[in-house]
Amino acid sequence: MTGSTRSKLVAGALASLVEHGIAGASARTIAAAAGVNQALVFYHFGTVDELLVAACRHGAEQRVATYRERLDGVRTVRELLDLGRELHTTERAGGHVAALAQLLAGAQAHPRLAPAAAAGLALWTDEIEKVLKRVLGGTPLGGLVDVAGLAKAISAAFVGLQLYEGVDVAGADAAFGALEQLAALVAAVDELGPVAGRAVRSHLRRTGVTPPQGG
Amino acid sequence: MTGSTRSKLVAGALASLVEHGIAGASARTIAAAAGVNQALVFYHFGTVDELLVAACRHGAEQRVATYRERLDGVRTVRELLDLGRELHTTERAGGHVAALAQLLAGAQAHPRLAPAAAAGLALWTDEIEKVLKRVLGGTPLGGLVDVAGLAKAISAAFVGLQLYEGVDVAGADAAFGALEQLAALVAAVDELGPVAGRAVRSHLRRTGVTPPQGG
DNA sequence: GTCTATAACTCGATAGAC
DNA sequence: GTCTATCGAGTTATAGAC
Repeated sequence: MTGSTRSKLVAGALASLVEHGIAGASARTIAAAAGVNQALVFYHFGTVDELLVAACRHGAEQRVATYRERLDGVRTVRELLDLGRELHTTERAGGHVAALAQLLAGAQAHPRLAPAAAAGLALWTDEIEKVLKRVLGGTPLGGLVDVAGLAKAISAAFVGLQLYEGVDVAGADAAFGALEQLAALVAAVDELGPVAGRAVRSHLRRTGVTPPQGG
Repeated sequence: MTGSTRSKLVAGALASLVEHGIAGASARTIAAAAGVNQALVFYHFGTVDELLVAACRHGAEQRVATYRERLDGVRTVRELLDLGRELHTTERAGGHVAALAQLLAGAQAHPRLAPAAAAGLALWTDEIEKVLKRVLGGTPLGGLVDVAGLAKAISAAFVGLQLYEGVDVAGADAAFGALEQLAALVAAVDELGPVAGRAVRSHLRRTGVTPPQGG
């Protein structure tokens, strides 16, 4: 554990969230993970919650920064799927999505954590939205689905899959595989061209689904 | 609060999970929510964890039973989407998905809760899988996507969206709306007929996605 | 089965020495 | 800025009266 005491505590908070969950992430377990004295939590951050908030923000910023270059390079849906699978595997090992999921769970009953959890999610959704806009922008799909909403749904699904994985690894893998098949399917339709796009759009009108522009 | 002490405690446990989260669901808060003495938690269930496990199982069984008749009546993707939206709204108010999400979060670091959380999720995924098999069985989509995996992904997404909603209601609504658009889109492609199905399948081969039968 | 009382422990947070 | 020591509250769980 290197760096200032503040950064040790932030790293320890993330580690403690992953290892003990939101219910077990106390000043003592965090300080133990950071290798510092327990009282320093309160000297540097005032309360445990404030430390968790700082850890959430720092963790999300660091992870998004790590992937920003890769995300900026994505040009096709297939590249996006590949990066998504890699991101899922890497972050699972690193425990960053797990920490965010724990903070999100804690925020449900603890309003002080909510803004930080929302901000941590927003960092991811904003980045995903940028990529989706670029990848889907010129295709029929971009006009048929609310891309900002889709980015939020993808983030939510990542969190849900992470929690699923904690109780059923094989099940979560199957779920992820099915989502990849589905995404590839949508991508395939997307690339069939304007004729298929018109047919789909016409069918959507008949079945009563409102495209994003229509309200 | 009616019924036996056991059932009061089970109901109190679910209420406490929703109100205080997994971190605040103690024997005392649960007993207070149930309106019974704290020591009865240990007399009837031995430990708090065992009570949470029983509550998770009972809650999931009760909710799935409530919806089974409705789910059995679903014949089209559109009906499924409508029921999904209604289910989401009703369960949000009832807090049942919220309780499952909290138990799932707790299970990440507490292996004793994991089997119960997995079983609670499995009750939902099994039911969703049955419906998906019936609705998608005769369509091209059924052959292109692993339906069992898709059912698990839908359950995971529900959990993720529930947690998202706790910190950003508008964002979660946008995410849910985008998923509905996407599902309607997939349904529309599904109903375009065998020509579109063949075109999509051929495109999927070229881009290297393996359909469920192929492995 | 239900209650009170309590043991043994952990929690957040603070005071004060250094 | 970091440490020890500690307070008061909350925690699981049990003993024993009823």
